[in-house]
Amino acid sequence: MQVRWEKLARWRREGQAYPNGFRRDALAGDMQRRCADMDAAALEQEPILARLGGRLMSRRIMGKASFADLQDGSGRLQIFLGRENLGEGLYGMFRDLDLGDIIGVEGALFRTKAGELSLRASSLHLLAKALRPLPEKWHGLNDPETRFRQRYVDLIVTEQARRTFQIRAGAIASIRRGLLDHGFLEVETPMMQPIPGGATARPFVTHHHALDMTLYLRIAPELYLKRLIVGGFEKVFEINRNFRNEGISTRHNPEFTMLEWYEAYADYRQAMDRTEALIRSAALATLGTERIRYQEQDLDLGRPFARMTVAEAVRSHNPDLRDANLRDPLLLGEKLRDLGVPVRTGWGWGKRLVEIFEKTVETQLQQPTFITEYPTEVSPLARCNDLEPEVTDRFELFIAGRELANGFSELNDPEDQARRFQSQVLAKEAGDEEAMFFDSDYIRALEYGMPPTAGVGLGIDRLVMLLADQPSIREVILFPHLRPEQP
RNA sequence: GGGGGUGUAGCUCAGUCGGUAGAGCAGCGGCCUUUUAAGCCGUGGGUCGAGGGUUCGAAUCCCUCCGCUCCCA
Repeated sequence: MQVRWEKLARWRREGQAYPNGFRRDALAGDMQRRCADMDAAALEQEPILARLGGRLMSRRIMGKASFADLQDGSGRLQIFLGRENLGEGLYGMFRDLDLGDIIGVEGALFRTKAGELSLRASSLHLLAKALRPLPEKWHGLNDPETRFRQRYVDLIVTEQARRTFQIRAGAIASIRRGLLDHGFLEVETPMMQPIPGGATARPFVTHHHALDMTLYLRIAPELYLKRLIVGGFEKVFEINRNFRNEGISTRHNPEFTMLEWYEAYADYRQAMDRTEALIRSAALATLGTERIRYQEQDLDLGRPFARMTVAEAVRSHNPDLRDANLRDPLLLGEKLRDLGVPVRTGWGWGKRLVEIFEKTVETQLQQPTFITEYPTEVSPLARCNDLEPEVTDRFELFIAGRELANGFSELNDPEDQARRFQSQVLAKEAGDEEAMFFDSDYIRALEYGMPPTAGVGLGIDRLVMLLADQPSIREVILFPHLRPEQP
């Protein structure tokens, strides 16, 4: 590194060390594509000139001539540098470059004896010095901490990382297009909320000085989006960050990206159909196929997703409960004890059943599966089933053993909603830090009348994990949360 | 919070039974005009995560702490 600083100092003495005059007129990846079918003779007959800018990634120096690999945002191209073409001065300058330097080259394309498309450099410019060495050219960067902390280095050397974030952008674009095409309006609602609502989770707390008030980073946009439904925007969606002050794991980051959409005059069944369609087209748009491979497992997003109720799922994965009464709190409590899950006071049959589901079924759901009929007890914002008010018209979608989406027919009865908030407040007073607050303005909004509506929340990061075949959420977030670096 | 793994050169990693700290890549010097993980010769580079202990002697054994990581709660 010392040597690189000395080289930079020399560049500064000799003139412009960070020139800004070089303009490129081609990209490496474009050239590869354009010349894919041209052999050596074709390139000689019809010379293609190109000016490329990019990073010097590797070099093979053979005395009076050298090969180098240039990487830009589109891909890589091999460069041939001969003393004959460049002259003594520029060739000497090339030999003085370091891996990682940002350079500009111009020349004509040709094919080498080995058939590789290459650019015969006729001139060369150093555009920016790399003062720090790149990681090892073959093994790349392996230490996960460094990869996340210095994502810029990871992106330089890890092809898979670049690909992952391209898939991410493609999936989001596909979903946005899909919703816009169906007449949805994209909106932005508050990230800082006086009452954090829309989910059961522990919020981050902050303080607004001028107003001298406590504000919470949102855990979900749900209640604001439904206020917009009341307002007459009948199809809305938002793709943005949620914040939850909870543990960090391969599936959880304190801030994560959530898609939520709401559609008036629809119910949870149509919401399931739309969920399925959006995921399918995101896979097609990014991977070109509906049959994907996730962590050694084949998943088929093309077939209609399976649908079963919570109770059905629990029965089929727990033979001992096949004929049991799944609304008997005592029986469910015994099962939980067998599973080693401590039963907290206040848990009714619904909460107990969902705990059993999470413990025994969730990770088993590899192929896409909608689970429906969530107990009302654990669904404080969902509409009760008309025939069976103990359960709600709600679903969650599981793929590869992970929850990907959650949706329901919205509860639009203000009296019922007020009662549900009330029982959440009781749970909070009993010590449940994740329980909801009572949001009286939201009740007021419902009192103006909200049409029957279906809504869905879909975890974007988890969808990207699936599409990009990544085992950890930190692989799909550019700058995942880390402890501050030690001095 | 509990358990496992791990921390050695810029990067990727070896390091045996406790006995002078190693390789490859990257760097530096030299040779080399069709290489593509180029090759060959030479060469510099270390707070072995930190602190303590055992020992004639510790990267290695013991203790404490810290970081990272995976699994579980």
